[in-house]
Amino acid sequence: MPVINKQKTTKSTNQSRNSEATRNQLLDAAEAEFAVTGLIAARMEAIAAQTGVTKATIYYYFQSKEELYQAMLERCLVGMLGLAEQLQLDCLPPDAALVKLLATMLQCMSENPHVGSILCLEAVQNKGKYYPKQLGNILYGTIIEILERGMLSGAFRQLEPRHTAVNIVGTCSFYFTAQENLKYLWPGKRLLGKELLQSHTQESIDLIMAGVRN
Amino acid sequence: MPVINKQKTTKSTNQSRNSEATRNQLLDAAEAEFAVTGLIAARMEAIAAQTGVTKATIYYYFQSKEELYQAMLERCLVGMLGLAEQLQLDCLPPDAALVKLLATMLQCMSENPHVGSILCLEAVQNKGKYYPKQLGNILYGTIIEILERGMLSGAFRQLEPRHTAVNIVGTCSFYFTAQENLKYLWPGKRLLGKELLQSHTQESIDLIMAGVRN
DNA sequence: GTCTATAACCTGATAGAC
DNA sequence: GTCTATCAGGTTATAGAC
Repeated sequence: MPVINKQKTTKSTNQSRNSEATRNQLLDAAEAEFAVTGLIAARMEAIAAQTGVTKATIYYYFQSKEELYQAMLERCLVGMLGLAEQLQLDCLPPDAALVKLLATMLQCMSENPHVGSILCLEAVQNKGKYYPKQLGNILYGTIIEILERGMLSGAFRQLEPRHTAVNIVGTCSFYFTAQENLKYLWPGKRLLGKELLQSHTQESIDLIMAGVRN
Repeated sequence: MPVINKQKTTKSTNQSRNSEATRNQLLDAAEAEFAVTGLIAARMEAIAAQTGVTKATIYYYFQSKEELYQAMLERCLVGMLGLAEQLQLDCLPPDAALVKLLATMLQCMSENPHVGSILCLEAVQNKGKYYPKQLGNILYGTIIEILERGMLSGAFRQLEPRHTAVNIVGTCSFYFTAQENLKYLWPGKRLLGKELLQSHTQESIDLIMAGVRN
């Protein structure tokens, strides 16, 4: 069992070229690749090349393409979820809570445009097979809670919370997921540039808030 | 040149197994396949099998996988565009025009859920390379016109028409594109069933109309 | 028009050297 | 840990029979 020898605590540094870093770089490259192609069409060769290693190295860290995909998906969504908890939305009145959540979701999508594509591809290609429903329930649950609080307090009109939550997430993600089809609407401008991003954020929040308020 | 012999006009019927029908069946099967996998990951074998022919037959009708994809995409979007013109939205006041357009888009998406996935995959995978921008401009142009008319007449509040148009299309497509990720929100119910579809349509129209009205 | 057979290539995954 | 080399299987596309 020479494996034990490799993990001696006395020399935790210098495991050749740093195991943890390589693993993360592989997940970064996998995220970029899977976000464009989806699981089936992704090429292990491309992920390896972008990381600067060979295919065989990937299989040292992950058992299969499928496992790499699942690890990437989990890391990607766990980050998203940290948001909802950090925001402390329960302490805010429903109106302010929804504005804050919308702003955060839009910022999150703009900082990591992969996330929208990955979820979209997961739904379309894999029929949600690898989608962690628990994570989805937390995201939508947060929105639904705010909407129900708002209806009770009279701040929001009477609406069906689940359908409205879906429409809210849709509004927050479409601009980023479909950006390559939308770029013709703003010739010469960058959809993720400061100017367009700022006005899109404002317009989206205004539309949703006007849509739910009483 | 025995080819000429095969095309004699005296017997225009019975070209073995009807050329036009096979072509359309191939486009149907291609639509179903491309809508799930996208261009790269689609398998010609699968399209052939679903049509009941062999791969070689596809290459008799289409020069390449890419050409089949483009033909599928065009047929798919031209159908969408026929809608906007048939609706005669210019004759209606902006409020009624937008409601009618929303209802039509949502119905179109529910009758052919492929359309949302195909456009999404085209954006994400191919970066809009094959997306006919002309068609996109017409769809978004129609919405933008209604919004501008509404702002002038005072029916709608002051908003940025392009961003709002994008958000409207996003709202109309997300439920259908991401349905496989959303199904956990309604356990035991079919997202495309009559009940959920009807309430989703109503809620979406209400949200958007409340969002744009003055 | 549609088939069978095959060419030429690409991809996931493994074995074994270093 | 990372590499080279390789296998087995699958893919697009074409050639030629019927």
